[in-house]
Amino acid sequence: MSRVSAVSIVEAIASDIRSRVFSGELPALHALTETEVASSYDVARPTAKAAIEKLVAEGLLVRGVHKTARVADLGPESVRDIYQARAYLESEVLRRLASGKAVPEEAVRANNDIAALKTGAPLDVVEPDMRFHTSLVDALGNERISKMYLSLVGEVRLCMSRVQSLHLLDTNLIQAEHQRLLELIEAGRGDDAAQLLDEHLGRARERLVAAMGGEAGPEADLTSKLTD
Amino acid sequence: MSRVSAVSIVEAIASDIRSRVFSGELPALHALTETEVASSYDVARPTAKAAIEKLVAEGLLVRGVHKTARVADLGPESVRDIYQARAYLESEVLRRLASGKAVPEEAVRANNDIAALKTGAPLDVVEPDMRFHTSLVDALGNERISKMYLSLVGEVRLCMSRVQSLHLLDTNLIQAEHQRLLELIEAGRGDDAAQLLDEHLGRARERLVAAMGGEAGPEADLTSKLTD
DNA sequence: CGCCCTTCGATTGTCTAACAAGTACACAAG
DNA sequence: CTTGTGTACTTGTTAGACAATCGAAGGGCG
Repeated sequence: MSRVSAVSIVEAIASDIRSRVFSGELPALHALTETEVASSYDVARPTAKAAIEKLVAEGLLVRGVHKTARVADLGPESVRDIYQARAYLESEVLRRLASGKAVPEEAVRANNDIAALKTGAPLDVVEPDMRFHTSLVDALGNERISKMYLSLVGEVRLCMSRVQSLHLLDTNLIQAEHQRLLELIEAGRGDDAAQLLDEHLGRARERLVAAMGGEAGPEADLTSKLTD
Repeated sequence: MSRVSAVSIVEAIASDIRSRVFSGELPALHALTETEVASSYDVARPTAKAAIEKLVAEGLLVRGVHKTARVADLGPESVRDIYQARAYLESEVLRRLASGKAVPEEAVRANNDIAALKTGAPLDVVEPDMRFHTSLVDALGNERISKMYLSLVGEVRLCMSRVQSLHLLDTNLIQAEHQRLLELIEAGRGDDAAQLLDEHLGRARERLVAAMGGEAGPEADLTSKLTD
């Protein structure tokens, strides 16, 4: 019986389940029955139902009609879809930022944090990395775009919770590419920044796909994939 | 007592309320209490509650804690946010389509439909216009991007329901700019297409803002009149 | 006379209990 | 081995109820 209380019981339960999914405590395809959730949090079934439906709307859980909700099982095609969507959004963000030569301070800070951590724990890079990308998007100041990106970030974290060995990318390489992106923004070279980001995300995407057991797609060839 | 039955009662009620909001039958700030919805559709209150919460999640309704749900009142800043988000998304879409010189057939059809309607009813242009833009986004084949755009379209339609006199837009002008966009895609000139779209949406945005009582920005009359 | 405080109605958040309907799995029959 | 059936589990929906909270109306006091 976990105790949670915040602004709303439903939100508190949803938040707790969300973190348990991200931490990997609830593996993919794990079933989440309404009565089970209700009893484990000591609430009524409708409350548990609301929390589950909230997470289903976020994409963390999936369920069909009259079927138990399960932790989403994101296959390689989903990973590609998510990272492609990220690329679409962030490419345009970089162009707009570059056209104003606006380098977000928070992004600089986040990348410095990446450079600072010399620990071998591969998981520690995820948080500042996400903060870097999120701060770029937020710098646009568009409420809806930020919200959209937030939902993508949630799914990205869900992907990563499935891969224990996150030694997919070298920390130094990540930090260097981020630095380059910031420089391109400052130089007003939006097109180059967008292209670099495409490679940056494309590489991460295919590494992640491979780590998840999916057939490692033909590495990049970013120009031919747009209608596919 | 309206009769609705489809796949899910909640979804059916939400869908009906949605269309009533779009049609303007439910004006901005109109209150929608749970009991009121429940009795009008002859369902239990939790069912009505679920439908309302679904629409709140979509952004069509707004409500604070312990406050009755109301039809969203989108002010000028919200309209700008929405149209800016559209511009960000669609700009990148156009670039990607142009890089593959892929002109979606459905977009061509939709634009032909705009050209075909010579009726004076200004409302008739909304549907094919939305279909034009949506088909461009859908042509990317990215599930999440399409879903994001769909939610934006919903809010755009909500904006339009607030403006009775949709005579802001000249049908011929819209059709001509759409045609030009398609030509630029076919020519592979992504940057030019993105820029034209920015102007296209920017003017529409400021015209809509002005029609809603806000103060139009400088983009309102760059060349000639049109609204999207 | 006007302002602050209290009170009250209305509305939402949540609970308990229950029934109906659908799915999934096992088990038996052909 | 396939097919059909049946039972248990789960979800969809309803009803009624109580507590918490918000908004507004009304009374007390400066």
